[in-house]
Amino acid sequence: MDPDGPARQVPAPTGGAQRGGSGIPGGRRKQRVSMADVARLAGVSSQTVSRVANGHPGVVGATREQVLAAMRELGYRPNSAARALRYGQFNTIGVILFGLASTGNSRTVEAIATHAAAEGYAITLIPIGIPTQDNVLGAFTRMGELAVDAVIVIIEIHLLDAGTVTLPPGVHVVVVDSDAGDRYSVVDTDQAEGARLAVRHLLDLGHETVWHVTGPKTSFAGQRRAQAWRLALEEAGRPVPPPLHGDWSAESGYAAGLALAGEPGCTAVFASNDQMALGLLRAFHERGRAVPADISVVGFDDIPDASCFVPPLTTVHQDFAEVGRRCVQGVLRQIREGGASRPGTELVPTRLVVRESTAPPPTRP
Amino acid sequence: MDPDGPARQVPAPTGGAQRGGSGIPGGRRKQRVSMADVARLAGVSSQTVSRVANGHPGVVGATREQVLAAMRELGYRPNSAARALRYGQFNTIGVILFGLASTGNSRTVEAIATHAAAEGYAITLIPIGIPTQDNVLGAFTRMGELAVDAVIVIIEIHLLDAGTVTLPPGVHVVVVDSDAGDRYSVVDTDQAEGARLAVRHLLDLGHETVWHVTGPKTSFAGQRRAQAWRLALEEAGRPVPPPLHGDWSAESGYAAGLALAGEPGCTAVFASNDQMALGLLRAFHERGRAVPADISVVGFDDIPDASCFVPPLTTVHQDFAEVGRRCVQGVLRQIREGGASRPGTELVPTRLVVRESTAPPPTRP
DNA sequence: CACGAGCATGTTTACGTGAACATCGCGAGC
DNA sequence: GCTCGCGATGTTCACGTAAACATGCTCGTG
Repeated sequence: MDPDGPARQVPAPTGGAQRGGSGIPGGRRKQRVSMADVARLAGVSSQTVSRVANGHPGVVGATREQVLAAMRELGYRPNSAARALRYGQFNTIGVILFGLASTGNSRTVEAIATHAAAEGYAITLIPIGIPTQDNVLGAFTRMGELAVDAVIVIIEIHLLDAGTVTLPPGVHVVVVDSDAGDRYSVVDTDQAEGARLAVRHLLDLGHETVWHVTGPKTSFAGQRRAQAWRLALEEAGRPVPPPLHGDWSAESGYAAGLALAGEPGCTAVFASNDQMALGLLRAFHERGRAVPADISVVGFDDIPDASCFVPPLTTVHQDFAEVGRRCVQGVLRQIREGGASRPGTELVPTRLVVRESTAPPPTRP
Repeated sequence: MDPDGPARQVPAPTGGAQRGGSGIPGGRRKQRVSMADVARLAGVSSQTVSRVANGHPGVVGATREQVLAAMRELGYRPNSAARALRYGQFNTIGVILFGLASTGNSRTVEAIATHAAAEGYAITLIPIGIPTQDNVLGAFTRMGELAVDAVIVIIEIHLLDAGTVTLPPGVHVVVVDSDAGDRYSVVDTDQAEGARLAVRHLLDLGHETVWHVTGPKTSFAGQRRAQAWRLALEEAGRPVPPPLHGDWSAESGYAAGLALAGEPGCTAVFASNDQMALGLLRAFHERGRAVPADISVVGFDDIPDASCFVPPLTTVHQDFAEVGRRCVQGVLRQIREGGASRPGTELVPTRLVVRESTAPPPTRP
C-alpha cells in the first residue's frame, strides 16, 4: 500500500534554490519551500519571514524587501496544512450533495462557493453517488476527517433519518431543502409559497382546478410543493385531481403529459419543476392540445431556458443564489459564534414569473 | 480581528469526556479531541492510538478494543491538517472554474468529484466570478496557498495567456477546454469532430449549406466548433454563410433565430449549444417556420432536456463524465509519477444523436 | 552623557500526527 | 535456568507555522 517508506523523507539539503526557476519541478518528493528556506536565503529568522508573509507590522522596509525577494526566488508558498494545524481551522466549508446535475444544486453550489470565497473560505465538495443511507453516512464520516470547519448538506436529509445517523458532534452544519429544521439549521426555498402562487395564479385565471406533476417521492422539496398544491386547492374548495408522479426529468414530464392530454377536464397543470413542464409542453404539442389556449402549464424553478420554451413558461422563480448566500452566512455564524447548529428553518421567498404558458381556460361548450 | 488572543489556548484539562455525548459542543474553541486525549483515556500511548487509527498491525486485540472504545467515547476524528503536514500531501484536488451554471461545467465537475472521491481525493472548488485576468491570477495564487495537491482548470485558458501568468511551479495542472495543449496537459471534448458530424449530417440530408450560431467569442470550445463548421463547409465546397453570434443563452439563440427566420435561403442551422438551439426552435415556431419541415436545427451538448424540445433535438453528444474522469486520471498520474504537467491534448470523442429536428430541406419550388 | 523607551529582529515552543528507534515482557531453545 | 528473539507498546522527534517571550539596538530626553 505504501511501498516507499524510507525513501520519502529525503530532506533535500541541496539548498532549494533550484526550484525557483521555471524548470521542471525537481521530480522528487514534496519538500516545498518552507519559511526556513526563505529565511536562510534572506539571512533572517523564519519568524521575520512569517511576519512579512502575514503582513504584520514591525519589519523594516529593507528587510521586508529582502524577504520578499527571497520568497520570489524560491517560489515560496505558505503551507496551509501547517497553518491549519497552527490555527486549528481550515477556512474551508464542506458541501455534501447528491448530484450537481439537478437544476438548482449547481446554482446553489455556485452561490455557496462564491460567497464563501468572498469570506476567504474555500469549498470542498463531497458528492454522493447513490443516496444510500450507508453512502451518506460514509460521506459524513469522511467529511469529519476532512479539512473542513463546517458542512453544508444539500441532500434530501430524510434519507438520513433512520436511527443511528448522527452528524459528527461539534461540526457546524447547515442543511438545504429539508424537513430537519427541528434538529438542524435549515435554509430552504419557500416551496409552499411558490406552489401556492402557482395554483392561485391558475385558479384566478378561471380554471376549475389544477392538476399536478410531482417530483420524485424522495424529494422533500417535491413533497412540500405537492402538499401546498393540495392545500391551495382544498382551501379554494376545488376538487383535487390525482397527482401524476414524475422524477424531475423532462421525459417523465412528457409521460405525464401524454396521460394528461387524454383527460378532457384538464385545463391547467402545475409541474413541480421546469424540466417536467418542458415535457408537458412537448406532449401537449404532439397531442394537439394548444398551450395556453386549451391547457395552461406552470413550472417551478425558473431555469434560464424557461423563457424560450414554446410557449415561454410561466413558472415560480427560485432564488438559488440567495439560498447559497444564506447557507454560507449560517455556517459562518456558527463558526464565529462557536455555537452549535441552532435548529430552525430559514425560508427564501419565491415569486411567480408569468409568461405565455398560462391563460384562462377554454370556454366550455 | 482576533480579540481573544490569550483565551484561545485553554487546554481543556477537564478530561474531555464531556464532548462525547450528544450535548452542545462545549462552546469554546476548537480543541478537538486529539490522539493524546484518546490515549489518556485508553491508558495507552498516543502512538498506539495512531496505530489503531491507521489499521497498522502490532496492536493486540484487547488494547485495540480499548482504544476504539475511547475513540468512540470521545468522538475522536483524526486531524487532517496534522496528517497533511506529516505526509506532505492533502489528498485534495483543486478545481478552478468560471461558472457552474454553464451546461457542461457542472456535469464535468460532478464527474471529477465522483472519480476523485473514488480515489480517496476530495475536491476543492474555486469559482471565479468574472474571468478577469486579475481574478484568474488571484485564484491561482489563492489556490497555491490552498491545501491541494493538484489543480484542474475549467476556464477558457486563453484568458490567462497574456504574459506574466505562470501557474505556481510544481503544481500539477490539467486544463479542460483549452488551446494550451502546448504548455499544459489538456483534456477536451473533440469539438471539431462534433461540429463536423453536425454539418455532415445536415449536408447529407441534402441541405445546400448550414448556418451557424456561435458561442461567445471568449469561448475556446465555441471557437473550435465554429472553425470546424467553416472547414466542413469549405471541404464540401459549399458557401459559408455569415455566422450569427450568440452567448450560449437560449435568449441569444432566440435573437439569432428571429434573424435567420428572415433568411429565405436558410434551411439548416447548427447551434453551438442546445440552449441556443432551443431559442432557435422558439423563434422559428413563432415565425411559422416549421422544424424540421422548413428548416433543420442541430445543437451541441445533448443536455437531458434536448429529447423533449419541440421537436426533440438532433444534437452532438458530449461525454462530460468521461472528460471529468480523464482529468482526474491526469492529475493523479502527475501526482503519483511526481512529474510535471506533460503538455498534450487528450480528446474525448463525440457522437451525433439524431432526433426529430432535422430532415431533408423543403423541395424548392 | 546616561538611561530607558520603543522598535526591529531572534529564540522558543506548541499545534497533532506518525515514522524511527527504544524498551519491556514473555516464551522458546539450549 | 538463562538468554535470545520477537512482538507489543512507549518515547522522541520533525513536519511548517506563528504566538509569546527574549534580545539588542537606536534615539530621545533629563
